[in-house]
Amino acid sequence: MRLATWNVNSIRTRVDRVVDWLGRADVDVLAMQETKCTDAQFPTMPFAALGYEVAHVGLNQWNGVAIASRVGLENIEVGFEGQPTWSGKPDVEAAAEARALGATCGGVRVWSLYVPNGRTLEDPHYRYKLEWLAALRDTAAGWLRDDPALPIALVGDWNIAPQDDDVWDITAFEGRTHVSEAERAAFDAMTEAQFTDVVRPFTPGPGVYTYWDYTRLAFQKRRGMRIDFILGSPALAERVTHAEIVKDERRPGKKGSIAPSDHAPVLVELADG
DNA sequence: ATGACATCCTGTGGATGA
Repeated sequence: MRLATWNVNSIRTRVDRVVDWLGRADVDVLAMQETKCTDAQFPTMPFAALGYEVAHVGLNQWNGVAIASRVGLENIEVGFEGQPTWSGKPDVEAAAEARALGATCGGVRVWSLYVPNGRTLEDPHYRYKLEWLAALRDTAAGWLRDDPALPIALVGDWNIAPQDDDVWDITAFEGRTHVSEAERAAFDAMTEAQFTDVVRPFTPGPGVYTYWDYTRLAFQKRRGMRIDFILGSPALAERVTHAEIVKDERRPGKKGSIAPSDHAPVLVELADG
């Protein structure tokens, strides 16, 4: 099975590009983040035409996560147990955002995750990010307690660069989110809970990234960040035969073609379970 | 660089991203 994750930065803008890649890359399951649309707005038809079922949760123009699968899509779960809530405004009641979606595809429990950005170290959103990661760790650890042999893939945009080599220049990130000790500890806690990065062994750094800022010619200058990850439970990790970051999909296209997302897809191949 | 770029909205500038 070929399983991928991709922060698409608006599915309505990029759907043709995404489904084109699905076909070319022979992907069985694709987790998407930042679809930036409601469920009603999600363009399911192009996926269906290629034989993919789609599950999506999107409440408004922000966030939004989806899973497209051509190997089954069962037990769809919107949000994880204990997922922290958020409200951007004092007069709006806090609610769970569209940042987590689970489904079982071809026997693998897949979670499409869009971890909160954090904004700045002083922002309430940063506290929310850390709480979100802690809750995810606790809940995911529970899944493995219930069934240690379950193949689980926690995939998506983690908005954390776990190592200094995961950003183009660590000195440019001093005092900023994505590289703080607390965020890295939260990411490492996933590993301690037995969910390991199954892509890094196939794509060692330095200079290996999954995201490049749209501004300042970041891609051309090789100024990126490794922030999109596929974490696997032990039963998932032992089946990984190949992994890659599909940097080609971040490359600026020809004139007239659909512009790339600022993230590249991350892909793993799994042996039959 | 309160910047640049890109995406969204019952838009025409603000929120969000990292």
